[in-house]
Amino acid sequence: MVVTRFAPSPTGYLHVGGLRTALFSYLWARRNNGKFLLRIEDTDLARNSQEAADAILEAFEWVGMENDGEILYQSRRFDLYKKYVAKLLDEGKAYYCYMSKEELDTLRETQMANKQKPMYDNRWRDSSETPPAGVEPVVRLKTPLEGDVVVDDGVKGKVTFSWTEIDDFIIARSDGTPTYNFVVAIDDALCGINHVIRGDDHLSNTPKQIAVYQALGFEVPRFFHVPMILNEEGKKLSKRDGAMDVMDYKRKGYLPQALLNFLIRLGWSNKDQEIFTFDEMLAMFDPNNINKSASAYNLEKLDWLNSHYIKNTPNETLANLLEGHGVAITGHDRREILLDMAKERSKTLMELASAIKAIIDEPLEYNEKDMEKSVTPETSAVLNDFIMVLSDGKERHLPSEYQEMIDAFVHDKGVKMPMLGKPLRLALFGVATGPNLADALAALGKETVIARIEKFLKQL
RNA sequence: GUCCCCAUCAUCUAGCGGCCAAGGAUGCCACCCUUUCACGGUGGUCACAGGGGUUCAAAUCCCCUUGGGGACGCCA
Repeated sequence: MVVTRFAPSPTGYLHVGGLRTALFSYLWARRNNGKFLLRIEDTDLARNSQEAADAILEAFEWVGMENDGEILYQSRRFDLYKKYVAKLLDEGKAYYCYMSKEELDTLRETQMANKQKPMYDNRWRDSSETPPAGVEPVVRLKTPLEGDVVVDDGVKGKVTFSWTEIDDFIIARSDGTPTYNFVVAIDDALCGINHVIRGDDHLSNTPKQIAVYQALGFEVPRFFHVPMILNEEGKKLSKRDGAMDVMDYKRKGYLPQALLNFLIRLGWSNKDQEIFTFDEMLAMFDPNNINKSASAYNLEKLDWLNSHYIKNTPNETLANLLEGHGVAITGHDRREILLDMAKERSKTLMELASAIKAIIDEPLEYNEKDMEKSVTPETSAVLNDFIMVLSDGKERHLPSEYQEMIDAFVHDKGVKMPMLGKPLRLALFGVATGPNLADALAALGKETVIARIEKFLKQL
């Protein structure tokens, strides 16, 4: 059985890059009828917060990815980790180190100055020296002193490191709390996680974790190190690039499916396919064909995907979503007409909301440039005639009925369509561009249309 | 600095030794559709980082250079 996990540390919101690795892990587990676990890596008590953990969970809920089983909080498992530290100490596979932070800093500086890789020098590894008084020691793991480790990675292939590059790293801080590289291996092993899909910034930590697996006699899982996502300039993603928080995309009016579709195509592909339904992702995703190289994201493609999904979302669903963007639409028929015309031209729910508002809300002013270009000496007469026809007593509700009326009007009065269309749009929307007139007329209804035209006429 | 990873259009990518004078998508440009703006349709623009090998044949394999990125924490 395939068991994967996503293990964020609760120091902030859920990052889009994090969402992608979570998606990969989720898909792979589900595709294999396995399990997808969630674990909160909060061993560093000083930096974590429950709010951050909740924010991450909220993002998962929004995109609709459900984890299996209980969510594991590492901060609640300290007793367990301590037992393993004690065990390793007992077996002579780990040891106390009394070196101070200051001493360590000095050591690193010297090494850097000598063009060496900064590493702990093993001075307490087999020391018989008497420990200095008053120093709370850290616990370090004895890593192999020679030979190679190879990480057989599902995306990078076989990556070889020399053990001489891996120092005896700290597994327990002087306050007794365990560190990341230690607990990550323990929890992955204990939870039966056998496929670890994570960012490739963890690749060089992997030997350390393998050392833990080996020291504790655990089976090493299969690793998949996914390349980073870069910003639009191809540089490392940072807060300055904006919209790193998954929930920002919700706020900006993106649909979760669009975001997921966008993310899955970053670093992974299935031939030339661009659009993936969730079921297709489930059926096709395989971490073994994740790309090796980093990818820069471009929002224009996200916009394209989002507009695609908006067009294919039922109006009822859209109407509900729109309430979160300050637009309430009443009436079934009216909703259908409004949304049918507006969804074709909107890239985000925010745009959809403003497109609808632009129709529903009475214009407060008329665009000057459009007035100059579109208002002619005949305008007033044409619009008055139009009001007359609108008031002819015939019942009209459907866009098609209004279309017939417009066609007949243009024909009977012998005017060119733009002669009517441009000023009519100005009267209705305040600008000379906008949706199809028949649709707008049907959505607004006779009374509103006449009122807006009359108001417009007064200003001519 | 040391170690590790990566390298096809502006961007996401297809390609896994011959089918590639490199395909798709986004963007951009043009045209068509059209009562405007969009949508849609059609076409165009744009790439194998450089240099050496290997081979009858290389975008595909190997090496070097260059350029990116990551790790080197009592953060994760």
